Amino acid sequence: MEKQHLCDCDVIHEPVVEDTRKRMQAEMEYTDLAALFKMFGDGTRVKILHALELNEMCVCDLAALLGMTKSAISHQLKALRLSNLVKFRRDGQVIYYSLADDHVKYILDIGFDHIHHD
Amino acid sequence: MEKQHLCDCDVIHEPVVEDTRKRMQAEMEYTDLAALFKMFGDGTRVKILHALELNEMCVCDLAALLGMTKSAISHQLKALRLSNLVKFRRDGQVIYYSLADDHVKYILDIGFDHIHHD
DNA sequence: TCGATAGTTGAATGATTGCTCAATTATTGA
DNA sequence: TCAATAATTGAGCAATCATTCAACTATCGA
Repeated sequence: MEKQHLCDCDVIHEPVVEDTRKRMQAEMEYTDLAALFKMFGDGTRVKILHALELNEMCVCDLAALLGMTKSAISHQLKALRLSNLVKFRRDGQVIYYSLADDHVKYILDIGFDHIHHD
Repeated sequence: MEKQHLCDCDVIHEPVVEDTRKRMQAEMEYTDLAALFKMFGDGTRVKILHALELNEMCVCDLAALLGMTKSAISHQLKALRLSNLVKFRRDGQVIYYSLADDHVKYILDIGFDHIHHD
């Protein structure tokens, strides 16, 4: 008879599980980590990020580059802004977006490394 | 009157857009990159990956560690397997999972770096 | 050969998410 | 002050996704 409720098993290797539990991070660390990687986990956003690594651009530029509406781009830029992955400066009506810091580039680079080396 | 259809704008900086377009990767690269990061973009999966960085473990161990059902863990392990992020070995009834390679660890590490340095 | 346990699988469901559409804000130039 | 353009916003919708549940396969020991 299975409990099929939360943990439904006899733990097989309790010492290993306990060792792992002690060395793992707090719950919030994984929430934050997942939220970070989630931003890179969408084709549109990852294209925006890579494009902004190459050149500072406005919403119109990105929309033209990716063949999407300004609205769609703007929604994604908002998500990237809230995650502190892009920064922007206003010059008149135009808002120029660029990567928030080099860390974003490092993450993209290590991702490209992985998919090419596999 | 807006067209609001594919690209709905006068491109403001055509030379920049063209330069960016030339230097960007093929569509598939971004699809693959997004698929990779998507695996890290879920709390359960990122916990599994970090746990497996610390110790090789079976489905039961992971279920006990994370307080989830074997089924839920198994579904996520399948996704991680299909993405070549984890490998496994069978010993009798027990299947031991571990990280596929050090690249996975590097990606986790750079992610932790980012959320701590911000 | 059979019972017990580890693990997988597929359908179903509720939650999340990316884009569209229409309306709105912000800024500039006339 | 007003028309035009850049950008943002929120509601709505279709697609994706994480988990549950129940049934199934695989392996071992007796």
